[in-house]
Amino acid sequence: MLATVAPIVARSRPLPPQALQGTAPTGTVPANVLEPLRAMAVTMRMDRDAEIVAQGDPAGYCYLLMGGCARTVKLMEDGRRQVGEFLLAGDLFGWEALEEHDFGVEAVTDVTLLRYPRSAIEALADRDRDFARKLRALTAGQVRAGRERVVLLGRKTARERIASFLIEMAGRIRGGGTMIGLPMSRTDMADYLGLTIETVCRGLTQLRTRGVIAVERSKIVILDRRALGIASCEAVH
Amino acid sequence: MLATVAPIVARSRPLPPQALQGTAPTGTVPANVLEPLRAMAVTMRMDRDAEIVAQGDPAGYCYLLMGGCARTVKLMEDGRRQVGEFLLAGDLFGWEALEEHDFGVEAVTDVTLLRYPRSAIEALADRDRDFARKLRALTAGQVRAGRERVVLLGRKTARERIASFLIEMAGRIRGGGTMIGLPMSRTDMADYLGLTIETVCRGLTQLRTRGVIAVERSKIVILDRRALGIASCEAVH
DNA sequence: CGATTGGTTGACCGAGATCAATGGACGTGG
DNA sequence: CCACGTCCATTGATCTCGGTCAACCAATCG
Repeated sequence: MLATVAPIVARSRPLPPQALQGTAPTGTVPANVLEPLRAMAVTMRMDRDAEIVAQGDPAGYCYLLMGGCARTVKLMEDGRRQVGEFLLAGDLFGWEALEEHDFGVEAVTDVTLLRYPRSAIEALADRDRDFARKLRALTAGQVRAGRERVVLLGRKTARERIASFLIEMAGRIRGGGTMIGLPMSRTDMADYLGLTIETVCRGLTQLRTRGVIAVERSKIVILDRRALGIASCEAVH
Repeated sequence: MLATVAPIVARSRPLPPQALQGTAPTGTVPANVLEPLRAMAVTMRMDRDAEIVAQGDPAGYCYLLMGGCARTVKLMEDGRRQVGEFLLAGDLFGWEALEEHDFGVEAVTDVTLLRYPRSAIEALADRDRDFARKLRALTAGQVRAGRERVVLLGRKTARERIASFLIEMAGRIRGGGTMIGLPMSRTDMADYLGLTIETVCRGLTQLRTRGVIAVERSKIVILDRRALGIASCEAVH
């Protein structure tokens, strides 16, 4: 319900093009695919931990992340939490909703995003063949990513999940070399990987003591990419 | 590679319309959405346990299940197996592939399916607005189902997974009332739920001794739908 | 500087995996 | 028609990975 925070800034216009960089595999919008809808978009800036979409919100809009990081979350009534995915710049969320958003979206860092009416996306897909094609490619990628996550959560051990996560993030966070600045907390990582925070810590520690990575708070350096790949069961891919 | 079995029968034509019934949530093709492509389709009949698509096969075709049940599987090199989804009549597989199919597909029972060139699907989506719309709805459903699976595998207990599975199958297998004729083995169930076969057995036994279900080999009767919902954490939906 | 928050480590416990045996349904051949 | 073998489901015994509970530490913030 966009309650506490959520200052909607203004109709969009400029915004530097490099804001669309970053990420890769998930639901990344190739370039300025949504450019034709710029006029329909509302730019939003949200503070860290703000709720962008509440689980169960009527699904009138979808969201394109321009900068920062967000998480999609499902909360079970007994408090168990599952992070569905992390959204980075260029990622689109919510166009596939039915009546309501089945996951909430929360800002992991301060974020900038564009909000589009879902109906506009659908209408554009109807009249713009090229856009429709890109949208199909986009969701096909989401389906594939979802399957990969099913394997991770269904069959991989805690260590393998953590190693896989680091590899995924190293690929998505463009920012030079082997250093990854993880935007999310250990709790978020744990809820993404179906683990507890303690297990995530221990897994990172183990990788560190084995010389595979260096850890300093949220900065992680991959020292031995090959070993990390082995630890993640990379051959599965 | 369609190696051992896989007798491709003939160009398609008739086939009773009720063959398209069944299932509901996943990637079900609403009705005869692919009807315009009938001429491009090849009908295949495969025996139980035949490999329809091998993991890693070049992704030239996609498949519409007409009858029977199939499973999508990912095999890790150390033998761990994950079933991605069960396909029932009306379910479409493979149009979202990239270069290769990242999951294999195997027949759970004897199956009948139609094979379409992926390029034909793409071309039809390009020229037929209505089909494109249905294809989007279809994949949106797949994305949502994938997320539900992530919650199941990431946060639910063994008992909850099993109860959720029974509810899912009760909804998908149209066949009158509360009796479910599960087409798949306990092993398949376990690999779908990220469990072992023993845990699946014990979970079913527990539900049985509590009077929630009756079990007789692959026939399962839901005696107390409400209790089953509670056991599955249904409120999450 | 305390106080709060998030990360790390240790001790212990339990859900589910592993190992092993048994049972029941079905198919084949005598 | 029955004996036997195979396959699969079920149940029991034990082990282990990861969860739980708890303490501690380091960074950030008033």
